[in-house]
Amino acid sequence: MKLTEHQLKFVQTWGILGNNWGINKTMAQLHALLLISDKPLSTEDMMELLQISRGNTNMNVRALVEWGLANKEILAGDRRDFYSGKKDIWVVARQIARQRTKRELDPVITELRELKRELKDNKEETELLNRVNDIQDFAQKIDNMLGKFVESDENWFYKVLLNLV
Amino acid sequence: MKLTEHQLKFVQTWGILGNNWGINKTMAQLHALLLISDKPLSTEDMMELLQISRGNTNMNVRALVEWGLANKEILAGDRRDFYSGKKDIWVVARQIARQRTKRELDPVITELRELKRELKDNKEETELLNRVNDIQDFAQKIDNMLGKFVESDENWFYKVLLNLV
DNA sequence: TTAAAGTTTCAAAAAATATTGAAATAATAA
DNA sequence: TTATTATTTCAATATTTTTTGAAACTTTAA
Repeated sequence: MKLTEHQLKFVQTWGILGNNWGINKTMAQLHALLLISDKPLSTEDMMELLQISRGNTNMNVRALVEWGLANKEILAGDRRDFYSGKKDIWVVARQIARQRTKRELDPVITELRELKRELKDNKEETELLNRVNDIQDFAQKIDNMLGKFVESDENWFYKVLLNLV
Repeated sequence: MKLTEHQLKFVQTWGILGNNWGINKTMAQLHALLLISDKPLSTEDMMELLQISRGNTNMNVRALVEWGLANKEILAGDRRDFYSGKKDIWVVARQIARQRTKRELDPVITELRELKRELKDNKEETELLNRVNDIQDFAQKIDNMLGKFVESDENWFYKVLLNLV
């Protein structure tokens, strides 16, 4: 099993993009692999194609499943686990938005809310309060927008996007 | 010069958020510091407040200026450089979107375009071509949307956002 | 059962990234 | 000028993150 020159290029490009956006290289490359494979892949397949260790493959492919970007598949008469990728790029984008919002944005919003509460009694630190208010307002809007995106079906968001661009 | 408990909390929270979104901890914390300071800060001030080295401070504060998130200021009668932060959170978000699009999204779009061109002559690798098409289409839309955001003044995007959420 | 095949875990090693600090460079007051 | 103060650079160091690989665990065919 071996990747064509073009497949390799795709996997690498996707790896770089993922890496820039908070997903580690292996996870992004595994995802790329599953995106362009027309059949589910075994751990062995993925190890061979990406030249990575078993542990690394296992950990990252399970992260993909946890993020909702891949599915575990059981093939009749085969005792290995196989994995397939979610192919619809809108579904993929929604899942990523969901995970990152939950993990990275929501905790910050909570912290800011708490900080604001603490600042309420305080007549000094005006600049801080102003900034916290601005950011809270902004973060809440982004969070709401991502929420809408996450809950939307493809067409809804697509339409809004088309109006935007 | 010393941060209050609340200011410290803000700086740390912003540091974590920035860190998750592709900005290193020092750069994000310096940014937080400039956001909540009502007067420009010198290198010395920032070193002391964040307990970091001169080199680190210099490199990261200059990165902030390069990203358009801070301004260098010359104060009459003082031979040190001072720095102030852009306070408007919409301006900040726009600048970050601009930089990251240019650095991270645009190169990927270029790569995909090239890959697609190479694949055109190729009747095999259908799955790959489909995926490249989907992603290209999606990435282009995101890129356009970010472009609109970057070029917009605050009110334009704000209004659209309000319609969205 | 039990042995073979597959999966998971995680401490140690490697790789990537960020930070320090001191020397080189630049800017300005005297 | 020249001395003083400030800024920049970057090799060395520290820290963080990722990856390996082998042992422990699980599943299933015989």
